[in-house]
Amino acid sequence: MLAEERRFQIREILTTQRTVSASDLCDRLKVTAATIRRDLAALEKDGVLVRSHGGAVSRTSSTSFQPTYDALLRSESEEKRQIARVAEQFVLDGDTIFLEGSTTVFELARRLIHRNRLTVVTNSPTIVCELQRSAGVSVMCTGGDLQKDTVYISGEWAQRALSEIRLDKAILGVSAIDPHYGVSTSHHAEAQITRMVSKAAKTRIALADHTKFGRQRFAFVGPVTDIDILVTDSGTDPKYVQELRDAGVQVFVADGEQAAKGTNSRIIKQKS
Amino acid sequence: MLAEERRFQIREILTTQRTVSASDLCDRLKVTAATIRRDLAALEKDGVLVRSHGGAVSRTSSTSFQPTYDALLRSESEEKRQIARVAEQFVLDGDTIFLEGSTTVFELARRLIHRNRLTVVTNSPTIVCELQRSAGVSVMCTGGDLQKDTVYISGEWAQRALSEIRLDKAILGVSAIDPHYGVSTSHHAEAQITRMVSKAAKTRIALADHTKFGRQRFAFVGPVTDIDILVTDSGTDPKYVQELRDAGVQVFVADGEQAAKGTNSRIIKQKS
DNA sequence: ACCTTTTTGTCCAAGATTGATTGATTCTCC
DNA sequence: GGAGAATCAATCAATCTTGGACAAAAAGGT
Repeated sequence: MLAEERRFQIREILTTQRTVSASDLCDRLKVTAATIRRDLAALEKDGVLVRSHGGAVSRTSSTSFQPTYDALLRSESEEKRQIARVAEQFVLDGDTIFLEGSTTVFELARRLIHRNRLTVVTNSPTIVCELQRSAGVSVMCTGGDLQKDTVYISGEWAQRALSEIRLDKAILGVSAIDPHYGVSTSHHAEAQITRMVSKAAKTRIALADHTKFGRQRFAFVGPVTDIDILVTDSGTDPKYVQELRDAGVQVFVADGEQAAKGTNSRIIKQKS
Repeated sequence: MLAEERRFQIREILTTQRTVSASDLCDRLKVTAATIRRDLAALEKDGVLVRSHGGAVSRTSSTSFQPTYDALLRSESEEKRQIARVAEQFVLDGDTIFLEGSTTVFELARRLIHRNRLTVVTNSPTIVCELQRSAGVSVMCTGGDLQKDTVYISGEWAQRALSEIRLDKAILGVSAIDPHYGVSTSHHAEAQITRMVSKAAKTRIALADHTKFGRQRFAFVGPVTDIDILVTDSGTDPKYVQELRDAGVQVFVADGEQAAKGTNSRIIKQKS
């Protein structure tokens, strides 16, 4: 193996792990500790990592994403991955879609890396960074002001950009949904963006895990009937699911098996 | 076999493999190591690959999942950090600045995280993600199309955004600078963005490590006299430094000590 | 057929990488 | 705070790689 390749693999490991032990690297890369130490020294010099006794620690993001640790943690949940798995099946090659900044949607974004002929418009810098690694997905970013607490770009530039485009599908991360009150969010600016995206898209697909149901937030986005398809996880109260279906929303509940199988026959059947 | 055909095959191999060892190529193409070395040298000159001890690494991100090796290769070196350290001292609290997408500028961005009352406009999603963690820096992102090989957003949305703003300082990452030819870059879209940013800023600060000097790239950006301040590292040929100073550019050479001390007295003295 | 240019193969000294060894340093557990 | 284990930096030898020089071979032009 080339020395370059070996060092590259160390970097790859560090994008998923944050820390590695030297002995672990010896095993995985089949070289002696001396070589590993030299590699780590070189990578430290390049600013990729910081060495510590017995191994090394990744030096923040630079290469891959790495949102705030907070956001990273919240995105780790199994439910969100299952939702993303189901939602992925609605995205077809050749589509032009909008991905709204939200942790659940981010999970979906990373699943789209291997797609071809996909055009993604997003207002999330994290999603942009993630999809930068993809060769088959072309990415556009709405401009605007960065909201610090969420990972969200809004503002006048974003609005103007959105007023000029039409989308096949809008994938929206919902932060509060109540069958009667509708969809709401904490920030007025976010609500505005969501409304514009909804208007520009032929199909609106909302992703919401079970914690988002029955809640109401500061800024009203729109009634639930604005949503065409909603994907949630199996932790959601069936009462909410039924109420939404009664309102005409197609609801998909992602459980482990369904997502694992990944066949979309069932979904297509439900859709018709 | 024609040399052309052999080199084509090397490229083909690299679209599926990311790395090849020289000895492997000898076997597969039935030529001696000397020939392979010459081929690799030629392909490196063409920018197809990057040589490394014992073989070569692909530079194009043709396989769909290529963790942008290009970006990794040009990763942060000690020189870039030193340049960033010096450049940081030109950014004052309260400024409104533009940070252009480039690895050197990225190093500067991460140093600005702890600033207060700073407004940053950028076209780099990586910089947005990095500064998202900062409480005291407000961030705006120009929209537009994501350039995959560089980490750069350009296009119509970006241009329109830039036409509407005025900046105290523009921090530009320079990819090629020649005292006579001026500043140039590989992508036409990048050059356009850089020109617009330069126009919108009161002061233009360029960051360029020693590898960028004496080079000319595809798209012309502007003459060196468009630059007010240039920061480089101590590896730069003094001839270039002198020529730029003669042209009226304030040049600062970042060496280890100066950057380590971090006192800006010396710089302020030079400025006056 | 002859000369020129380019490409390829061979040889060799200089340089780079790796694994092993040594003694010093640091961590962990008691 | 101390004993034992692990890890570290520094060094050396073995091996592989590199780049330059030069000659042989191939290709191209007259």
